[in-house]
Amino acid sequence: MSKQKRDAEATKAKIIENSMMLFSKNGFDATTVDEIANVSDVNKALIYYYFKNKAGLYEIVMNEVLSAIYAQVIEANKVCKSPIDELEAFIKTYAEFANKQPYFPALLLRELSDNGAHIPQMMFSSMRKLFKLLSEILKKGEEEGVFKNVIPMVIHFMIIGTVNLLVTTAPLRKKAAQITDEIDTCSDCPMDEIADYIFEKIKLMLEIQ
Amino acid sequence: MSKQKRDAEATKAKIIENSMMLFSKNGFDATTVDEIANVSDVNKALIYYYFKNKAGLYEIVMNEVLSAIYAQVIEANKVCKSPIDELEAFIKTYAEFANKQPYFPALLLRELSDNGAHIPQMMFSSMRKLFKLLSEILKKGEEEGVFKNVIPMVIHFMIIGTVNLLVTTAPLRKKAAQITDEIDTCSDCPMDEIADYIFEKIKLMLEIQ
Amino acid sequence: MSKQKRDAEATKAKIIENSMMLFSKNGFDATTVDEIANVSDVNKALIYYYFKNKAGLYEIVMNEVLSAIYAQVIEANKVCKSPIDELEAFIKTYAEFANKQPYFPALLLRELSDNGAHIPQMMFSSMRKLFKLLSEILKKGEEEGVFKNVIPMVIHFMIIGTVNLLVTTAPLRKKAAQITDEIDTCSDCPMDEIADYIFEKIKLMLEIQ
Amino acid sequence: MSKQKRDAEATKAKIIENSMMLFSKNGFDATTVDEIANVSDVNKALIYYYFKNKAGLYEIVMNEVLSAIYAQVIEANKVCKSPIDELEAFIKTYAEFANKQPYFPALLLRELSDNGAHIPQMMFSSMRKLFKLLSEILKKGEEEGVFKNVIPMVIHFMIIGTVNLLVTTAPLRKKAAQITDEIDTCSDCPMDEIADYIFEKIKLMLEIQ
DNA sequence: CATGAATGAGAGTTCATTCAT
DNA sequence: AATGAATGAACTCTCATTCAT
Repeated sequence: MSKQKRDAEATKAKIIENSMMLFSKNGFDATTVDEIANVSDVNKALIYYYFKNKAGLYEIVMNEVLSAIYAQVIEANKVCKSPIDELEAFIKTYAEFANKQPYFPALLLRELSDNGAHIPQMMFSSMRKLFKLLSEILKKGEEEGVFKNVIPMVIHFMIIGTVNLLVTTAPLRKKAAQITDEIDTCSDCPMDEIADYIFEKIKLMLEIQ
Repeated sequence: MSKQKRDAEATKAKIIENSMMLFSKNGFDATTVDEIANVSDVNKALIYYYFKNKAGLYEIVMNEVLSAIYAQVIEANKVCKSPIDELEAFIKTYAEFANKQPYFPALLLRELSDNGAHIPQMMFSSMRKLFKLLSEILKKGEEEGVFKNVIPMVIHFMIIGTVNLLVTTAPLRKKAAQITDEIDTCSDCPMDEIADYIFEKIKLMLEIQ
Repeated sequence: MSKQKRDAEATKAKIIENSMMLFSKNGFDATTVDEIANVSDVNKALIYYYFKNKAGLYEIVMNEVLSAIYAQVIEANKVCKSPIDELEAFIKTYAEFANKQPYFPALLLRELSDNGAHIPQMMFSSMRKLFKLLSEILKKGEEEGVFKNVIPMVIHFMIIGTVNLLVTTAPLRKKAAQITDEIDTCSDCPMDEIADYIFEKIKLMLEIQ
Repeated sequence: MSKQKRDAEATKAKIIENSMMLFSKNGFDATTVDEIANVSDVNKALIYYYFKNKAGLYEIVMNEVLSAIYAQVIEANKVCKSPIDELEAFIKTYAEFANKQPYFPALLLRELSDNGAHIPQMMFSSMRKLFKLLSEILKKGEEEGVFKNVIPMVIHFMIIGTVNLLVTTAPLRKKAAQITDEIDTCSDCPMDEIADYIFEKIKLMLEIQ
């Protein structure tokens, strides 16, 4: 009945959450299990008690986060009535998620840069599901004559890449803005406006009249 | 004497080149000085003799590569006559470079995900120069009334992000294509055609009639 | 209540049996309490509930096994009529036991190699009782003029050492035989024939006409 | 020119020697690399610089010791004129070696008990060479009609087993003698006399008139 | 009687870095 | 200019053991 201690699920969740934060901030290699243990206020061995090893923990973390974003995007997709609606929902939901879980974009970029060194099979499931959804939206739009000249893979990376870079570089850009205002690094734009802008641009790109 | 200097320079260059390859392939943390020494066929201590330390070597490598791309883009820019020309040259030169030095995009993405953990001041010089160039192209275009509704930072990340992701994920996408052809991951598109496509799309996006 | 006691005894016995197997197969250090718990299908903490600790469990295991062999040898000894008979029974019973509990010889050799690191007092009781029995057989034989020139300790080690080595090396010798038949490693001799042979040889050695 | 420091060969030899001592005294598992490093007065990492890992070091140690004994036995064998001479040399040289390198018998017994867990291929070379030599001696003797009814493997283990057990249990037996003199554990017999005794007994066993 | 949760201490291994020549 | 020898600090992971229920 004691609440905080000896609650396996809570402890596990705490470890996962802190891992997510640290992995995202520092990457897989630069995150130590000691660090995770300290931040999570548990003994290091407990991490190995619950998770196979560091890589296993990482995999679970990635799974968690990729599933979450997919679920959110799918949810938003349900209420849409047209491919254009769906595209808008896709972009804005993704951007919102990335912005709220600001470590996620870094994690994803890093993992993609690595050819999925740490979680090979992951890139072949959760991530692909997201791409598949966009592909279908675009295909449907093309069939309905509302989108033209679509290469889904490129459009997908255009959305994902832009959003992720904007999120991960946010602190960097803020710092740059303090030093000089020579160039506008968009350091104050709120994410929802940017998402709006991206959506408008992608629409133009898809030759919607 | 001049002989030795020549050799020293050659040795140094060899070390830098191999470092670039390894850092790009495996990231900063996962690359060991031992590895660099072995591949470069020099003694490990020599690396410390020539370079301050691992981070210093990394910085030089990044400098080298970022300077190279900037030089190449600037070079291509010189012969352009209009902002549209310049935009085309920017995109295609960048894409070509990224494609020829396929490790570079991974390096860059990783570094950006890191907030430039390993090379703070770098992100405030070479990289910004590239962005500044694009900004000016876009501003000029806007002034001439040929581009509309431009947020340079977003457009920049759209180009950079898309190209980089396409290059870094190339092996991943190839592997995926072998497993299933359910979705087209664009695994066979040559980079120059993709660059063309991106350029066309960006043009549409900038509302060029 | 008696039900539970039964179960408890059964569980304890199961733990001991599996420990014996594992300690013998892998030695004290290479056997983990987790392993014992898994194989025995009990919770690890239960082992600490029943036994003081790993060393305590080991001691009990050794006690059990050494008592068993001593009991068996003594039993066989009872029906003998002459020192020669007794010697034969000693050798054959020991060999039979070692062969049926093939992990025991490894355990014993290891423990002897260790100066009884894990069970000091054990080597000073059970094991010595066995030696004492042989000593008495040999002394009686000498007194009756049927054995000559006996140093019991050496004879004891000759029997024990030979049998134990033959048993523990059995798998090794089998493997060797598969690779080459250059030398005969006796890989197919049944233990009872070997025991016979050893007995005959020891007889000759003791100058029995 | 500086003698003690930075002399790779000396350092390596020191590590090997200390390892041999510790592995023999405590076995593979119970010996830590830290311990070896401390005793050898070197940094732990240096051990990994010279040897692949703990197992690799162990293998080299075993190789060293097995080669040494084989060399010594072969040397002694050269000057022998008859199978009986050869047998005597074999037993006495082996006993002498075991006695002078008192850790070796423990090492060997342990390794044999382990089925060569740590050095599989070793048991198939150095150790077999020794056995092969004895086999040939015995076969020759049998052909010349001087030995009768020989099973080399058993005779080999009789010699090896007895000598090894006598050496490894020496401290144990000494301690036992201090407590009680009820039974003679041969705690004061010098090894050369024991070797003599064993040789005499083995001769009888081989039915030499 | 029995268990899942949790820990502390330590083991093997790696690696950036420096020393001595 | 160049190298093999050597180190210290850290990291991943394991394991005997105990706690709380």
